[in-house]
Amino acid sequence: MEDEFKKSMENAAAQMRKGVLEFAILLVIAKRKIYASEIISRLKNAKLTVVEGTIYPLLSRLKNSELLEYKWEESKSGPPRKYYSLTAKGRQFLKGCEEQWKSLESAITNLKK
Amino acid sequence: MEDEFKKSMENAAAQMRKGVLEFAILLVIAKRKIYASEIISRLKNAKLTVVEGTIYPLLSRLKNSELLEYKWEESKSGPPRKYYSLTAKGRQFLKGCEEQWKSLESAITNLKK
DNA sequence: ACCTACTACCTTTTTATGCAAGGTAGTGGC
DNA sequence: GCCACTACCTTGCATAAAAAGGTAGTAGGT
Repeated sequence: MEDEFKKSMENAAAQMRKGVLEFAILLVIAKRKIYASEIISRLKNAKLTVVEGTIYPLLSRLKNSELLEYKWEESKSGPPRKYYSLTAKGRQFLKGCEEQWKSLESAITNLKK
Repeated sequence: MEDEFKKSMENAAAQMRKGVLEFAILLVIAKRKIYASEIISRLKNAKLTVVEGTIYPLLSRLKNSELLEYKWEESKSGPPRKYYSLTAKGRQFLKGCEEQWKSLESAITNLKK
């Protein structure tokens, strides 16, 4: 199994992850208010690696679209944190994502048979 | 439901589709040899819209990575067609994609609960 | 009081790639 | 000989993920 193959494989995997990144982040935030670094480790646990350079611009985008809002909160140990939560619009958006996800799952299922 | 919201929603949907595009194309080709225009309509039926400007470069890339090969065949009505099929490497790659897909599905399931 | 370590935030630059639009060419019907 | 149709392919633009580097608040040790 040469290098090129592994590279392509890793790339394809990355592509798939990218596609659901936004959805995944919204899912995490939907459960409870949470700050960026925490989201990163939460997603890492779920085998969805995200790095800082990806998540900060993405959170800003979502906030600008008014899907998210945040509140600064102090930490017992370290600098203050931006806790994100969904707006009403965000919850609606998340619903849309869930539908899209279902539709994608069934599309793939159909293509297999 | 303003315009911006719809735009974001459509964008998120597009992102998800993108992520599985390569996988979907390989799935289609795996079933039988097929040519580009046919792939497009097959995917359209499965609610995965792809356009020419997307698929041709992608097929070339896959071919350069030796995951695909093709054979010219004449058509009864119209110009000749490039029929694509998977190489051995391509079949292996597809297996990898299927695993990745499963892992993504379970990641999302986990994030929900 | 200062240095180091740690956490958390954010920005800049590069690179990949999907898509819109436009272009070429073979076939067949009128 | 022209038009319509199918099929191939390329160019240029816009988006967005990721790598790398930067700022700043807190805490603990000496």
